[in-house]
Amino acid sequence: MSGPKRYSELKRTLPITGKILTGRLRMLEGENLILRHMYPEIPMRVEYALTEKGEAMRQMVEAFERWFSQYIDCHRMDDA
Amino acid sequence: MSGPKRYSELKRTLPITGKILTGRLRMLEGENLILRHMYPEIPMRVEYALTEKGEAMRQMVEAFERWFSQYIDCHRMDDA
DNA sequence: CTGTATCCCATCTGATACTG
DNA sequence: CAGTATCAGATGGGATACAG
Repeated sequence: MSGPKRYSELKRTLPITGKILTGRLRMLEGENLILRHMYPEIPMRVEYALTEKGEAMRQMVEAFERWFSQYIDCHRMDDA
Repeated sequence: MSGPKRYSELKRTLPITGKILTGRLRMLEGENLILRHMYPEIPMRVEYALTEKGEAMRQMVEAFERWFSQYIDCHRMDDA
């Protein structure tokens, strides 16, 4: 939600393998939540950006973040 | 989110089997999102109600419902 | 009524190697 | 860099039968 992201940046940031990441990106693309932009440079560059439909999820995400920060203690994820 | 629910009511309402429903209820209970109340009547009655932590998810759910009704056409779920 | 136990198949996921 | 191919293990889910 903080702007377009490159494949490699997502891969570095997220705790999933390349195969899973690619699968998720394809799903999100299929649901029209993100758009894939390929730049035929060398080396190749691919960026993923939210569509309007994806951007519209921001309110949901923010509501989740409020709930999360209030009820989930990151230093003690084991407790409920 | 519309009040306590009996096991049988959830089972009738939701498109999942009893095994899965029980599993989900146990997970939610483990995360302290719902509370299980058993009434030792005959026949037995069990109700599940949201905790405060669960109730606090209401804003998230409402944000989701707004997003959903705006971007997802239930009569054409196949399109993205 | 509210579950549990068992069997079985589909899907998800990770690790690894490879490609344009 | 941005993936794809392949294999194997883990997990999810349904159907059915049974139990307190």
